[in-house]
Amino acid sequence: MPELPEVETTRLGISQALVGKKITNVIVRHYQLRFPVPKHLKKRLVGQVITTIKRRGKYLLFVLEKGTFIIHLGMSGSLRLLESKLPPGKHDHADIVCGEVTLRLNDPRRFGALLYTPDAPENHVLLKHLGAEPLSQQFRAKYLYERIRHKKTAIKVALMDSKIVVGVGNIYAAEALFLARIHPQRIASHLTLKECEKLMRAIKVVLKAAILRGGTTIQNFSAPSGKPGYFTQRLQVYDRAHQPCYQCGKLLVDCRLAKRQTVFCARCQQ
DNA sequence: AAATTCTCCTGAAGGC
DNA sequence: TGCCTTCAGGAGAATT
Repeated sequence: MPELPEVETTRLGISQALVGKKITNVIVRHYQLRFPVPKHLKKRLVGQVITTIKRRGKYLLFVLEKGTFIIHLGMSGSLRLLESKLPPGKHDHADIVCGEVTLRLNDPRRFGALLYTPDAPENHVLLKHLGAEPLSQQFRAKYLYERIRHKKTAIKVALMDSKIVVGVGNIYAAEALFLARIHPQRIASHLTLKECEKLMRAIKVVLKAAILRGGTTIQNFSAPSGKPGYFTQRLQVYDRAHQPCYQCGKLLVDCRLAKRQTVFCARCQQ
């Protein structure tokens, strides 16, 4: 399931091959994704050179000479570069052909999206109200504190609200809260500035670590070099309900927050 | 206005 | 073995 690290890894992986290339064909096999694929997508894209590929939250932004092609991978989407012709398989919903190279979207659950905007992407209705990029300078303790100080929801729910901070899904919200030793059910507005500082740092650490690992999610990620005690050796809590906490040994517990499974250590997280 | 629930979809897992 | 049910999840839309 692509979260921000997976999307960033994808971006890095495809940029080299695609930036500067001209889109020569667009094949859409399934128009019914999260949002209907624009009928005129092909017409908008073909003939245009990909100037650069950026990311905003979990959106991939293909900046063209005119307008921007937007891809969201939903939760089961993936992009693959094909160097030669290959017959489409199941769930291969679209191809973006750039001469010899083809970018192919596979998305079994079809929660992804293919969009085009003629305007600046930051003005697009889906991007306009997004909160801070977690790895940016803008995302600092004061920002987080100000944005949640009136929130009555659980801190984990607030973290997953893209109007506050983008790219933090269920996995990394749980991991960051564990690293910051903050209980996921704490009321967001009750966090102190100091706790926001810890949480902000923890979010950056878990996301950066995952990007370094190439965006692995479910698999363990082995520790690269890093600040001692900060780099997680593997996912500490996500999907580990009823297993022992790696830090203290107590069995991890889980609850539902906004219908999402939330695993945490009742001893380590207060 | 903010908080909560619903919704899209398929595949995996569990129950019998 | 096989069928049925449940669940997972990103995030906008709908509802409370």
